[in-house]
Amino acid sequence: MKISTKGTYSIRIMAQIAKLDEDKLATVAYLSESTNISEKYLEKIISKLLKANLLVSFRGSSGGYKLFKKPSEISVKEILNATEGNMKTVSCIDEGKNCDLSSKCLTMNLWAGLTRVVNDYLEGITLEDVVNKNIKVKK
Amino acid sequence: MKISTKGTYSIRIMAQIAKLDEDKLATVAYLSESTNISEKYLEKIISKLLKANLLVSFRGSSGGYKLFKKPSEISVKEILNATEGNMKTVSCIDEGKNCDLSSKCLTMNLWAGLTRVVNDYLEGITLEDVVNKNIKVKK
DNA sequence: ACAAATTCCTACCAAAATAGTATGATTATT
DNA sequence: AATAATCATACTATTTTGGTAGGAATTTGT
Repeated sequence: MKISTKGTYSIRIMAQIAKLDEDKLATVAYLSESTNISEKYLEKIISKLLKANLLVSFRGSSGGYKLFKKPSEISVKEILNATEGNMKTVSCIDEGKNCDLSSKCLTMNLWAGLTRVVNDYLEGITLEDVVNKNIKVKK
Repeated sequence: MKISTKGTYSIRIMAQIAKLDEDKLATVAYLSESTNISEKYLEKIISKLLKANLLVSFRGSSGGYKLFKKPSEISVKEILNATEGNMKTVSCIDEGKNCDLSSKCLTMNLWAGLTRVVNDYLEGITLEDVVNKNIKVKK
């Protein structure tokens, strides 16, 4: 059960943009160099972040990207939802499509509970926390 | 970030065996019918459960499988570890192989924390809980 | 001794998801 | 008009996942 590189990249990209002054735009070239992700792959990830209204873009010369909201208002969960999909831990609990067997199913609550735990965690961490290295991991 | 079917199957299989009387052996044929997983695929999953000392096997006619420990002593985490791998949420925090950038890395603690949350949850649930439908999901 | 019922082993194959690249059109600035 | 940027579409390669096939090895029961 892994987060894909697209997911981890998306956090890195967002963090990199968040570190910039608010009035500066980040270009693909800049992001590619600073995050070590190829320009082309970056574009693809960024297009998802745009569609999810996490970034705003400005076209043309001297264009680029900036955050749509403040880092403190963007949760890690939102970012991952945009790039990884819905973050359900099994597909059979997607979108209320309870399978026919749900009454007999012994494992449904296990996966629902796991999904809950994951989403609660990711929802509680903001992009600001990431940039400020403000995440504690209990030992 | 999904649990693979191999992982979900492994829980189903273990639960099915746990429901049997302790002195009865479960055969592949029986498990295949009761869980609706093909015999061949079952064998493959079971071989992992055997290697992880979660099941014991008896060969030859009237052979089969039974649990190595009591359901109350088997955590869901153990089962998934056997079939899904180590349940780290990103590969770069595997086995202490901290990447070179770990001092600068903004996201390491995010993933370490997520991994922690997932593993704590799975460790706290036993096969007995699954069989008894004893898992509550808070609303 | 032999047939039957079972697990075990190795290799193979197919499909899906993931990761990444290529080309070029469009837009805005200078 | 040149330049610097995003945007759109399509393609390809790699890895992971899911699943199958065939037969060897082992034990039981007759």
